[in-house]
Amino acid sequence: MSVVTIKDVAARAGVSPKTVSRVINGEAHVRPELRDLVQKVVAELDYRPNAFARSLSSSRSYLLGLFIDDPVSGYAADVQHGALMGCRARSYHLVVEPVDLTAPDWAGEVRASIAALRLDGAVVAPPICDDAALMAIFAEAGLPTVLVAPSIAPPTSGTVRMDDRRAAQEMTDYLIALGHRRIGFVQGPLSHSASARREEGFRAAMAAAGLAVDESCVMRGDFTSRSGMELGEHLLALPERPTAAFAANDDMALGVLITAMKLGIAVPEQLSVCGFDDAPSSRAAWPQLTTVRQPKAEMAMAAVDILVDPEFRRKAGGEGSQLMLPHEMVVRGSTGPA
Amino acid sequence: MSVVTIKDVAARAGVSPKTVSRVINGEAHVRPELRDLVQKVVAELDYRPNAFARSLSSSRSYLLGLFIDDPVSGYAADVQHGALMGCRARSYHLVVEPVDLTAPDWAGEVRASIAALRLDGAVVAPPICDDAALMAIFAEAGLPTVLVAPSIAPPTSGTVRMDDRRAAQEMTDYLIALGHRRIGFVQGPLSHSASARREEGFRAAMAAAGLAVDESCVMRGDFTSRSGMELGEHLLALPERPTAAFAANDDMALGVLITAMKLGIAVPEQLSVCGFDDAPSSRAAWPQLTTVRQPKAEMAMAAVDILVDPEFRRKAGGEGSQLMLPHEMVVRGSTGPA
DNA sequence: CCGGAATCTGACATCGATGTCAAGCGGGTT
DNA sequence: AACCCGCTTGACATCGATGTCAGATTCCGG
Repeated sequence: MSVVTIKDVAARAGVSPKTVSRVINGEAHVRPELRDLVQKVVAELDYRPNAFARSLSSSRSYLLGLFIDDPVSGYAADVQHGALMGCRARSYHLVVEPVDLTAPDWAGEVRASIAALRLDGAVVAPPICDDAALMAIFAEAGLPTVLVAPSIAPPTSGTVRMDDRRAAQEMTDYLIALGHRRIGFVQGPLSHSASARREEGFRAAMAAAGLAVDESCVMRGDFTSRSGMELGEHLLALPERPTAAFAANDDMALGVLITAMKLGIAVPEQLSVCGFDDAPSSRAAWPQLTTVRQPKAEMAMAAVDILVDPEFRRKAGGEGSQLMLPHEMVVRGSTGPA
Repeated sequence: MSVVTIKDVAARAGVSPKTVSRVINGEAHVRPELRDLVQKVVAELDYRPNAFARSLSSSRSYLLGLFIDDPVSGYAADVQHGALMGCRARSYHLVVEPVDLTAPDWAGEVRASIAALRLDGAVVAPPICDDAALMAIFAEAGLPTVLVAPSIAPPTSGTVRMDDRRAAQEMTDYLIALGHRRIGFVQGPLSHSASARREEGFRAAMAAAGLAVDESCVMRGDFTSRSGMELGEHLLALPERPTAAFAANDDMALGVLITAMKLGIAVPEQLSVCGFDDAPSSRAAWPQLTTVRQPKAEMAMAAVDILVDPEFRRKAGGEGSQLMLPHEMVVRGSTGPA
């Protein structure tokens, strides 16, 4: 028997296992001297409660699931990182479950995970947090769920988001303040509703400044840098070339940047470019991209808090907590005066 | 009681729980009719064994740990993806544990995870798979461990790697075949031993072709794109400019690419550039980077197989399995004839 | 037709924790 | 003095599966 059990601790401290359990879980009603004694013995023996036994008897698993579409994307990595930090801070563990909505039996696999692991909660990342069928599975299983940056907010789940609209508005205000009047906008795919909100913000800022949006300067991409490059070619070939381009995500902004470079258009002297997300690639480019930092890790961490910490949840607004986290403009080299 | 237990199944099938357990775990010595009957009932009731109860009594956790330094990097994401796929295929689950070797009590946290979760095995990603102290913790805990792409191979662990040296050699051969004679090489940091092997391969290929390596064309970077840019400036300012640059990773290659673009040097017409890793960014650039695909996901998946599947392990060479997986050259737009 | 081996099957203990509940104890009330 | 109450503490059952072991059944050769 190499592992230390609660009985060992109890025996050595001269108390019952139950008392040790009380100390471990920070329950009330233990005399301070006993508490200290037990804690000392726990430290001495380097005792670690067996999570399985604990889960079995308490029907809490101390496990959260992170449900994610494409665990390879940089976005997912940030979300996961935040969730991990949140779990660690609260002695929970994180089980990552990839969900491929195009796989034949994805629903069965999700159900299997939930049932086998008795998860205490689920953090769901975009874009699958917008899938109704998936949400139905969680609801049916009675699994507390928090969505990260969803486009819609089902009443059964908590959500943690940022204000895409306002962020885009701020970015546009910034471009206008730099003296730009003719600003191109590269939209994201229709399926991605946050990108629609970014466009709203752009248009709102333009309107507020009394500037007309030239619709020939607004084009739809698909979030890839390739689409940014192609649209950039159109944009920069326009008879009246815009002096700034705002893309709904960083990859597309990068595409525009590359095209500008190929065409010999100096950034930011002749063209300002900005993106959205603060993806890692926005820093690898030259000049580095001005963008909006999306608090991905922070959102995931808050999601964990909502799931795990009743008090936090109460503060955040009860069961269907709707939390909005602040974003941040990141001004780097790709934008300058008109 | 909404969840189905093994007793429910047993009752409905008219057998003992133990027999159900036998069927579930595919043990021998169950009459075929009974087996079929039980399986039918399991399907009907949609019974899922409780992983905790199972772990508690069998002292297997059906859980693997993925120990990783920086869960945000693209490299980590690929490794994780592979591990996840491997686990899924074998009905294991994956717990991701970030390890920050600079944190004050990282060792304690690792120990806590191992003890609490009773992990069945550990997959360790670079660069922390080269940390002796960490490996010692695993050894001490008796935890079967497989390292992904380590630079050294401790006898107590399995390893899954690729042949960095040979891959670099092939890439260099390719450049030589394109007619390049003067080739710059951007080394990785000293701490990263795989990068040393890449340099060996480069030199071996040059030597085999009877070409001298001009040491002024060999410089050391730190794997960031910024260092690639800076070294690129030196490289391209050389009196006798090389016609090709080979960087030990993609980010640095990207830096060289950007510098070339800034200096108005056409790629690949005037300069061929190639990297190593097939990082996501290698595709976002323009022209897209010629590189070596490192089978990151495959390595992780094989690591899981080694841990979980005794048969696979036997085939791969027993306890200290040393598996070498094939790489692949990815020729894209950044390389061309000299 | 018998003995022994091989094959099935289930009763029961067990894994390591927590939930329940009741008993012990001291202090304040009437 | 009797009583009630709240704080402490531990005995015991329990969570849901698997390990052990022994009893029951079948199979086979002699």
